[in-house]
Amino acid sequence: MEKEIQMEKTYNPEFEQRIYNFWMKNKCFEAHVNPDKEPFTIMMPPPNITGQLHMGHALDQTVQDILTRFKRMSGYEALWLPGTDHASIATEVKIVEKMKNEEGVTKMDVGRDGFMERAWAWKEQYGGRIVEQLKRLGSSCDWSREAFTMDQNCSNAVLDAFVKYYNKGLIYRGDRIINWCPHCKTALSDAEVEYNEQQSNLWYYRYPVVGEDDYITIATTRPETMLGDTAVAVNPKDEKMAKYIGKMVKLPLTDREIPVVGDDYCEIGFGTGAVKITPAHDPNDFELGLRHNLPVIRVIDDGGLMNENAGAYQGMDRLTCRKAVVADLEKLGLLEKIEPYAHNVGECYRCGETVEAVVSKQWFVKMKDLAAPAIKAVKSKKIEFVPKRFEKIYFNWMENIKDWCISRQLWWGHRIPAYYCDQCGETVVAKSMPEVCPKCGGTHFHQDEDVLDTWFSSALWPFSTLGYPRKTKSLGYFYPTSVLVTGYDIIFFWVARMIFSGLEFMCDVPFSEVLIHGIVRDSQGRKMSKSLGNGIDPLLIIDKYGADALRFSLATGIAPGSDTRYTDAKTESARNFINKLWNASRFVIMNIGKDDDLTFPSKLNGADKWILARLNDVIKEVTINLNKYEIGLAAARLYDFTWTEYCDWYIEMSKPLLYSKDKKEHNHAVAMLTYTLTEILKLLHPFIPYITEEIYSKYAEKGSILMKSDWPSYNKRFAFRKEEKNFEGLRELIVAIRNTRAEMGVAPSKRLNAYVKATDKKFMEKSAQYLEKLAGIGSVTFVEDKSEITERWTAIVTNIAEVMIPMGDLIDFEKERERITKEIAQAEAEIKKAKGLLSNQGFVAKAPQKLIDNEKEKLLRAEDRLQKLQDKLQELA
RNA sequence: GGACGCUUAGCUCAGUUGGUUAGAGCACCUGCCUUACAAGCAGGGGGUCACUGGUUCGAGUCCAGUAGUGUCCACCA
Repeated sequence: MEKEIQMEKTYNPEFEQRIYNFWMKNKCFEAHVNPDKEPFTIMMPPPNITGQLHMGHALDQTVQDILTRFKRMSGYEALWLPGTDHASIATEVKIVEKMKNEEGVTKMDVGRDGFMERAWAWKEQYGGRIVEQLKRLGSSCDWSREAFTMDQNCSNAVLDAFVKYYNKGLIYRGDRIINWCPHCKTALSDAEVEYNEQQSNLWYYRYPVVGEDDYITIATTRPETMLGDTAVAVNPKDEKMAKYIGKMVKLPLTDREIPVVGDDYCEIGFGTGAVKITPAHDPNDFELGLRHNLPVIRVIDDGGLMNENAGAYQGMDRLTCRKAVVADLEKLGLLEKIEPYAHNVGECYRCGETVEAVVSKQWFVKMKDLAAPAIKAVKSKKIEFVPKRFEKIYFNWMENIKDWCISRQLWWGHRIPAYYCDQCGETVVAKSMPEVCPKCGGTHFHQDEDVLDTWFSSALWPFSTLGYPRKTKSLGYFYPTSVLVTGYDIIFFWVARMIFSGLEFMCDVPFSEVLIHGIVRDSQGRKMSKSLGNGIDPLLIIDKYGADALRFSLATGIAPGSDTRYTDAKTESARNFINKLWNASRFVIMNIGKDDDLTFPSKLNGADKWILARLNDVIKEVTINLNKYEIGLAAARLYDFTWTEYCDWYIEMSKPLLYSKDKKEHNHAVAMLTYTLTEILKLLHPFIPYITEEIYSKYAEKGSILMKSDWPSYNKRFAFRKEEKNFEGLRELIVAIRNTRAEMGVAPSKRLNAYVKATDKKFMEKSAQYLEKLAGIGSVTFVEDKSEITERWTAIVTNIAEVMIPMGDLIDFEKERERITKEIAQAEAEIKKAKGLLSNQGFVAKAPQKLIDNEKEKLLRAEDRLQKLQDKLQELA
C-alpha cells in the first residue's frame, strides 16, 4: 500500500458532500434498459419539491435508498421513480402566488405553461430546499434531471388518460353533491375532507301543516339550510307519521309550501320521526330528492354566503344566518327547544375551513368498473401489501367507493381538456382545442375552466414517468414496477388510484408490492405538523450528527407499518455506532503495513474460522431480511455483529498476531481483519452509504464500494460449526473470569496466575493467549488433575474448562463462597428444568429430535458443572 | 357505528412459520484514560411479556373474552 493514510481520531461527517459529488460525477445512480439484468423499480410518493423535507420524507427516502443500493449491489438494474410532479408542486402556494403577483397569471395549465421550469428556478429563493436536502441525505437519484423529463411526460399522459376515459364513458360531467371548501373555493374529493368533532346544538322547530292546526317537528344541526328545504320526509311504515304523507307543510321564513314524502331513509323512532330535506346541501337529501323528483334549491354560494334564494338572508355568512334563522323562528314561536350536541364536522384538509356540501356541476370518474379489477388484482396476489393487514383497509375503501370527483376550481393545475362550442354548446373532449364543431360546424370554442385533482396525474405516475403514452423501451423494461414505498396515510389518495389507473391504461398492475411504513412522530408521539410546530427539519439533524446517523436511526428499530418516534437520543446512538465503525476501521487501516498482502489467507486459525462462521450467518440473515423488507431487523443485526463480535471480540483476539514480530503473522491478521471489515462495509453500505464509501476508499485500490462491490453471499466453505462452538465457549469462559475479577474487586491491572483443566486441551492450549489478553491472566499452567495444584485455589467453571485461580490472588473468601452458592443454585435450576422436560412423555414423543438432544446435552453439562462447583465449595469450607 | 393496530425493563422500542436463560438503545450502579475508539472499555441491577381463560409436550408468539389506548373509515337528521 503506497498511499499515506490519515484518519481523524473522531468520526466527522464532513466528507459526505464530497462523496455525494463523487457518486454524481461517476453516474452511480443511473439505471439503463439492460437486457442482461433484471429490473427492480422502486417508486416513492411525491414530496413537495418547493417545500422542505420533513421527517416523513426522510423516512421514505431512507427506506427506498436502502432498497435501491441493496438491489444494485445484488445485481439488479435498480431504478427509482421519484414522484415529483406538478401535483405536488402545485400545492406550494408560495410559487403560485408569486406567479399571480409578479406575472399577473390567473389561469395556469401546469402541464403546458412551463410551470415546472419556473418553479424549479424559484425553488432556491422560496425556501425550496428539498433537492439540497435529498442530496445530503444520500438519496441515490438525480433529482433535478428526473423532474424535468417527467414533467413533459406527465402532461401528455394526463391528456391521453382523460380522453381515453371519456371515450369509454368512464368520465362524465354532472350535477352532484360535492364537498366544497368556501375558503379555497374549490371542490374536494371525499378523501380530502377531514372530520373533527365539534360542540354544536341540535335545534328543534316546527313546520306547520297547511290547512290544519297541526305541525311537524324536525331537528337539525344546520338550521340555515332550511331555507333550501324542498320537502319533509317521514317513514311510510311509521304509524305516527305516515298520515302526513302527501300533505303540504309551510316552510317558515319563506313563502314556500313543501310536500311531505314517505321514504325509508327516515328511521323510525330516531329523532322526531321527520327529516327536513335539503337536496342542494346534503348528499343523502340529494339522493332522496332524485327519488322523489324534488327541486334543488341552493342557498349557500361558493364563498359560503347566503345567495339570492335565501330571501332576506341574502349576503349573510352562513354562520351569521344560522343565528338569524334561529332567532326569527323563535319570534314566530316555532322553536321548540335547543339541545347541546357534539357531532363531526367536515373540514378542508388543506385550510381547515368547514366544508359545505353543495350541489354543483363537476367532472367525475365512474368508479364501479374501475374498482372491480383493482380489487381482483390484490385478491389474486398480483399486488401484495407489506404488511398484509393494509389490504383490508384497501378493500374496505375500494369496495365502498363512490365516483371520484376530479374537477377542481383552482387556477393552477392541469386544465380539463374539454372544449365547448361557442355556437351550440356542444362538448368536445380532445387533447387539443378542436377546429370545427362536429355538431354545428362552429369554429370557436372555449376550454373548461376547471383543473384536475392533483391525484389524477399522480395516479398515472408509474407509467407517465416512463414515457407513456409513447411505447418507450423504458416502459417495456421497467413497467410493472417492483415495489412502491409509502406511508399508510396515502393509500387512498395515491396507491389505490395508481392501481386502477395502471390496470386501465397499461392493462397491468403498476407494481407488485406495496411496502407500507408508519409515520414519524415527535418524541411525545404526536404527529408532526405545521400547526403544532413540532416538525423537525432533517437538515438540522444532518448538520449535527451527519446523514448516515440520521439514516441509521430511521432504519433501526422500525417495524413495517408501525409508527416510529423521532428522538435525538436514537440518532446519537446511531452516530456513536458510526464512530465505532470509524475507529475500528481506523485501527485496521493504520495497521496495514507497506508490504502487507491483503489477499485472503490460505490457512485460517480458530478465531478466523469463528468470525467467518458468524459473518456467514449475518450475511444470510441480513439478505433474507432485506428481501422481506425487514429493514429494522437487518440493521439491528448488523449493529450487533459489528460492535460486539467484530470490534469487541475479533479485533481484540487478533491483536496478539497483529503485534507479533513475525511478519507473516502480522500480515495474516491484517488480511483477515481487512477481509471481514470489507464484508461489513458492504453489508452496511445501504444503511450508511457515506461512511462506508469513505472508509473503503481509504484502503481499497479501486475506490467505490457502491460501484465495485457485489453484495456478500453466504459461503458454505465458511460454516465452521466446530470452531464456532469452541469460541463461543471460550468467550463464555473469559466473561466468567472477568465477572469473578469484578466481583472480587481485583484491580484491572492485576494479572492473575491460572491453572487450567480443559475438556479439549489442544484447543485450550492454543487459546491461552486469549485468556492472557482478554481476561487479565498472567500465566497459564495446564493441569491434568486438580491435585497437582499445591496452593489453595478457587475455580471458575464453564463447559470448556475449569480455571483455577490461587486464593492468594483473591481478596474475599466469603464473597467467593456466596458467588459459588449462587452458581450452584443456577445449575440446579437448569438441571431441574431439563429433567422435567425429558421426563415429560409428551415432549419426548412430539418435540423435534434436535431439541431433545439439545436438552440432553444441556443436562449433562449442567450436572458436570454442578459436581465441579460442589467440589469447589468443599475446598473453600 | 364499522374496521385495524397497540399494551414487553424507569423511558423509547425490537422480538420473522410456537422451541435454550425474553433482547437492544437510552437511563441507572461499580470499576477502568488498557498503545482504534471516554461518542469508549469491562462488569452489574432491572421484566408474572395488560388481565382472564383455552389449544399444545411447550405460548411474549396461536384462539376467545375483558380492560386501557391509538389510528383509519362511515356518519342518522
